[in-house]
Amino acid sequence: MATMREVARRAGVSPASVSRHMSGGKVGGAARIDAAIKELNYRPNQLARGLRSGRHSCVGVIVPDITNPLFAELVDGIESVFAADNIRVLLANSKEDPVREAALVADLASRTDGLILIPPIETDPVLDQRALVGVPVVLVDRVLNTGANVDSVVVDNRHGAQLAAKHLISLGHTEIAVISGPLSSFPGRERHEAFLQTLSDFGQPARPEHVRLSDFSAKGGNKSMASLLDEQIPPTAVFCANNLMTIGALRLLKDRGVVIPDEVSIVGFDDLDLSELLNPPLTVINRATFTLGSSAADLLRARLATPDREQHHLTLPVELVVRGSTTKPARKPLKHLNRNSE
Amino acid sequence: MATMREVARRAGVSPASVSRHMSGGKVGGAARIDAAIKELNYRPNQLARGLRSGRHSCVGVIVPDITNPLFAELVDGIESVFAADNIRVLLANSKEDPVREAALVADLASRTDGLILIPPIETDPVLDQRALVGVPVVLVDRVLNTGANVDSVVVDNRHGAQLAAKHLISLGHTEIAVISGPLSSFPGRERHEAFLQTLSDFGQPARPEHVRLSDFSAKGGNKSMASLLDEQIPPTAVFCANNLMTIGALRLLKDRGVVIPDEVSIVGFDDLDLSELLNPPLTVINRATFTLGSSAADLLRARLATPDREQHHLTLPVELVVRGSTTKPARKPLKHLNRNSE
DNA sequence: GTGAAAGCGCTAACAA
DNA sequence: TTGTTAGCGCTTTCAC
Repeated sequence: MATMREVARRAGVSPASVSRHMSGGKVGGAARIDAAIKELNYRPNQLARGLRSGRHSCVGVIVPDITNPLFAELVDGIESVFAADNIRVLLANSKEDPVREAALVADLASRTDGLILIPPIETDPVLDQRALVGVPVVLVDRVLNTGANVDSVVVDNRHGAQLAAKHLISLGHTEIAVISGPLSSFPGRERHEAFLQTLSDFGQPARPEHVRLSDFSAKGGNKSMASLLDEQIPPTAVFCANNLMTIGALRLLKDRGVVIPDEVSIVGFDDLDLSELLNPPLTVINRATFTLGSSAADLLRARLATPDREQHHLTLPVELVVRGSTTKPARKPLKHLNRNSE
Repeated sequence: MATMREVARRAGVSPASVSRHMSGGKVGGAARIDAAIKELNYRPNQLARGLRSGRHSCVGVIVPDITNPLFAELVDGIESVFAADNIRVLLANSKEDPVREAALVADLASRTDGLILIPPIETDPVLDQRALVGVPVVLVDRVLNTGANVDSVVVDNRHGAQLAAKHLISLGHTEIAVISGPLSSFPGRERHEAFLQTLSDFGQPARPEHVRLSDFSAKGGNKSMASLLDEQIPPTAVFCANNLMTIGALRLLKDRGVVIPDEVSIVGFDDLDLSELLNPPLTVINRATFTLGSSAADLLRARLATPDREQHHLTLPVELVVRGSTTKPARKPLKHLNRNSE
């Protein structure tokens, strides 16, 4: 790789002039410098440039699972914002492991100008440590009031759960179940509490045996749905608190030959990729995932520009998208669904 | 941020000792150094470290579309391999734009130790330029024999197309259509040619009006399928040469109320995320996408270790996964599908 | 406007 | 083993 010195010598100017020219300054031998750059195929060493200027021109993004389409879209939103500034995205995968995440945070903190974190499901203590001193952080799907340089973006989980509950109640369901995520996670807790609260508010508190605490995974959704169907009184409607659990639940229903929505109505939280191709298409609580990402990026960008600005916590709206997976309940609770007790 | 000097002073040793200690060397005051590191919350400046050692500890990955689950899984494979070496992944999105890709390549080339490129659909001249002199590159889904430091991984596109064709023929279809990707792309060309060739080899060359050249997009697949149905003799089976076009085609069939597989059999190339939840589940040519990514990463890793090793070009296998979207053709070509001519 | 010179934080020779 | 020294390639004062 050619260095700036070589370019300077070839163009008959000083390295300083080349540097000035490259950062948009006015210099004399501009044409000759450009020529030299081209001839030598010169590209500035970002390491040196960064070391000198104190900027990495790079932000870190840690997701729990790259292959979750939700996170992919989030990353898309983030990347799009920073691409405009010529700031790159360092993407890392915590694989839902808090320990791994902690290591990644530590590593990325010294390679980037700031971090956008989508925390894994289990609570991790990283952020409370001094690991992040001085590194701007934006949290997605989680809020944290400690640390002056930690902003956050979440969606209105409570409202989403409320919409789901109201929708099912308004259809006339009385046997409504919920497959919740872990209460240790912010979205898990919020959706769980708000859903149950809403049912109570409408005078239809959920039966304890219709409440499942799961883990936001497809497998978890699958098992939870199985055990719900095996209840004495199976639910006529189920709210699945995230996309993966919804997928798991749908798989189980398909395996058991349960007809949606005739036998069981389903509302998911977060849209599925091919949602509208499913049979029936899925009723979901939807959020603007790309916007969630771009908002996080905007927050980080703003803090990069103004490190000592006050904390910002954004809450983005959600909406109910009614499609084919919800309908009125059948006359009575469908006892026959309980295959095991036949 | 604390620097190594400060750590050294606090631990009562020289910076060199701290450096040695941090890279696993044996030193005396290890305990005191560790203590100082902790107290000062020291983290080495990767910029300085990289500048000095000449390594970025970072590879660049450019994908055409992050939100395509295929690429997400690919990135997962890549990230997993490099994570083991503590090498990070800089992810950029070319958004299918060759010009944008060229700019990204130039930028990433000066920020990373090597690049993994998934070229956009349209052919781009970037790689033939001197832009990449000295930067190791691994191409996915495309081969290029120029440039000694350019390796590649592809899947056996021809064999995949062949499997699809044979499958449909063996079911008894005689009116077989294909929605191909652009012939300017390697996978587009390979799949297209092999599919048509196989039909011919079995004495059933495709009708010209049953061949569509599209663009690997959902919209393209949608339009192509629409025009196929509008043909005088609509096909009884269609091969969609990639995942997005398959999605588009499925949408159209659903919109028009065409029953799969009774009225039209569908084979896709590359599995869809919720493929098995679709009704019917989709018959596809599948490849090990994660492995595709990890193989690309392995190639890059190997070249990073041995820059002057010879070029390697891998071809990974594909398989036919028969699910519910293909069956025997109805007695005759289904004229009634042609809604427009009714 | 231009060049000389210092130095960002680290690592790798070299000496001790 | 340890410390001293030089310098990776760039930007940015500072004089001119």
